[in-house]
Amino acid sequence: MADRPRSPTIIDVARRAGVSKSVVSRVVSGRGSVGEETRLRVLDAARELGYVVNAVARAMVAHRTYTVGVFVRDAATPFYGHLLTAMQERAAFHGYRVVTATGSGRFDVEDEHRALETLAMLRVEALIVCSGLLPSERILPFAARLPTVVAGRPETHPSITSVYCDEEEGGAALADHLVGLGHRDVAVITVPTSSSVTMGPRTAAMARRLRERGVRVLEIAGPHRETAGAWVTEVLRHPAVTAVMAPSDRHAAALLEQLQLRGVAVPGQLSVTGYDGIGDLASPLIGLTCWRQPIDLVGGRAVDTVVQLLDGEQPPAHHQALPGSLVTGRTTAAPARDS
Amino acid sequence: MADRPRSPTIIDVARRAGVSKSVVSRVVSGRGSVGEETRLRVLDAARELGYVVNAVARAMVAHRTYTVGVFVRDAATPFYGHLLTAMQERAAFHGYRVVTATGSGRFDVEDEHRALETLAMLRVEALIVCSGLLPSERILPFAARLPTVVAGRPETHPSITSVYCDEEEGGAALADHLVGLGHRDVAVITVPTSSSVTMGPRTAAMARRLRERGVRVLEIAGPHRETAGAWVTEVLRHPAVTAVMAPSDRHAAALLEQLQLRGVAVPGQLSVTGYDGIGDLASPLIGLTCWRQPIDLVGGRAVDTVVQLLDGEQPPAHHQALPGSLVTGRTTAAPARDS
DNA sequence: TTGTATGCGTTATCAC
DNA sequence: GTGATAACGCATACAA
Repeated sequence: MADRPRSPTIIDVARRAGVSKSVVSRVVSGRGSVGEETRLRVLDAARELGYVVNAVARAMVAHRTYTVGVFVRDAATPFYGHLLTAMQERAAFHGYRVVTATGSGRFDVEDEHRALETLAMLRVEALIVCSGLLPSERILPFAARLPTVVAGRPETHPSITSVYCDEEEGGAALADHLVGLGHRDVAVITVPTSSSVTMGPRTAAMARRLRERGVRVLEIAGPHRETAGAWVTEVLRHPAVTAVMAPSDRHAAALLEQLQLRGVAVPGQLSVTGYDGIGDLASPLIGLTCWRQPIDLVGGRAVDTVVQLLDGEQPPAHHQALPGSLVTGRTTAAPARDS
Repeated sequence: MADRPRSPTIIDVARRAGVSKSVVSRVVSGRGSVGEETRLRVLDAARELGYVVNAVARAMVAHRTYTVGVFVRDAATPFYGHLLTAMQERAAFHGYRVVTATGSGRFDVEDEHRALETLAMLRVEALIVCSGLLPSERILPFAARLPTVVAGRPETHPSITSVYCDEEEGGAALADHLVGLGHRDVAVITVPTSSSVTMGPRTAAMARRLRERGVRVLEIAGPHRETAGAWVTEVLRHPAVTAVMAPSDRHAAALLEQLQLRGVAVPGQLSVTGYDGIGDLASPLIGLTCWRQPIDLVGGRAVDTVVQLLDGEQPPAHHQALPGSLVTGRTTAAPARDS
């Protein structure tokens, strides 16, 4: 790094104001008492020098950083982007800063683990983990040393605290919706829990509920949205299928795109459901039928919980499952009679 | 805060390994030489104690934090969310961390200013500002003390460095596209530059170019997407209008939604253009005609530039305008003959 | 190769 | 109300 002038310290300010550094410290931190006259002189000196408190040095002695570390998988995903915003806002309310870390774009477990270590190095006071990828075992060692909350994914490990939206409930509700419309043959795009602890359980719940209600289920493995073309091919090979359930809104969008390409009418020939209800895909323009997660609530509650943990209080529950809601759009309808 | 056990320090590790703290310091920082045997003993002790380097204390003496402060207006917006991801990734490449700050959801200038001060307190080594709201004058005092780059918005103040996508070019290109299709009466949803330094100039450029090419322009003030209903009412009052240009993809989506509600065919009766080409709205599913900003490039280049500044190098240019591209979708077509 | 001593900017605890 | 001084955890120059 190029040499650059060091920022002024309280000592510089003290010299300029003709007082001791203790006085400056009291003035800028607002603790202790100082004469009104000297206070103004110090403030003037500070302003003239462009003094800004050094949070690093302050943290050094205070043993506090007033910082919560948030790990999000990818801020570019609407789900995590919204979560991040909700948390940042709520943390500010509690007087905490948020520092965010992400894996460096590779999305593997090692990478994400490193990101958590970075947060620990920065001496964040608590951790909020938002990633459907990282398994509980990798979170445990951090949770042992730092108040930790897992947000936005079902996490039932007994020694981890979590806030999420019940995936079983959502998957089942969407399945019920289709059954109620009269669908008897439904395809589900499934994701293994090993690649996503959110989409895995929710698609499993969809399939399970459908079967419970006597519906024939065609399971199609679809971890990646890029393979939507193949899903459609598979679905069309089974003419009895009248509806397709996607693991997320973005998966549903990819699906709709492919169906549009092949001239399959939605919901005329095929009904489609999504999951999340967040961001631009949730707009009435598309009218996607989906399960909406209360993301602002999840983010806010996660921060509240982590703050309670910091204050030594017991959170209301170890695992808080927040209620979502069904959004009925225009991509689902009763199946056509001839199918 | 509840009392909690303090994390182990190099001194704890040193005691356990039976060496001095300097040795531990050398081992964990990788600088200086230590005997292989002692090195392993130290590493063992560190692992047993769960030691993690304290970046705060390290920054204290090193006068470096290896941290770049990024201010983004709102991570929930796809544009900023993508920008954030691109920057984080590129910063990691250069060996820097990113700490993000946002206003606490209020979106006023004072709030954003406070967020920048927070970053300064944290002693970030450089600043990247991404907000269409904050005026140059509020950035200047920070830029004077810290290497600063403004990203994602046109910023031509001589003492600020910036990376952005040329708004004039994009607005003009979209206008040309419509003119080329034969439109002679076009509505432009305009935004004042005072409320957005990106959407302001770009909509102005649209209107200007249209007029230059002899098109009649209907300007409709539309800062907020929520008022899309009123835009449509206004447009429909002018039957000659055959196309509407929106200040962003999200504005265009709101517009399309309203048009759909009123049964206006797109592009049959009315052509619509957007701006950004980022995120879910850019998908072929919607097929929005828009100008695409090279957001990954902007984010990456912003970080590169800030790192060059940190290294004392001169950046390639004070203001780097990156080229965007026209995305031709299905929301624009030649105007119907009867209009 | 290893240990000792010093200082980074701040707050807290004392004296004054 | 004000000032001197001791930490905080680490890196580093220097001595051993």
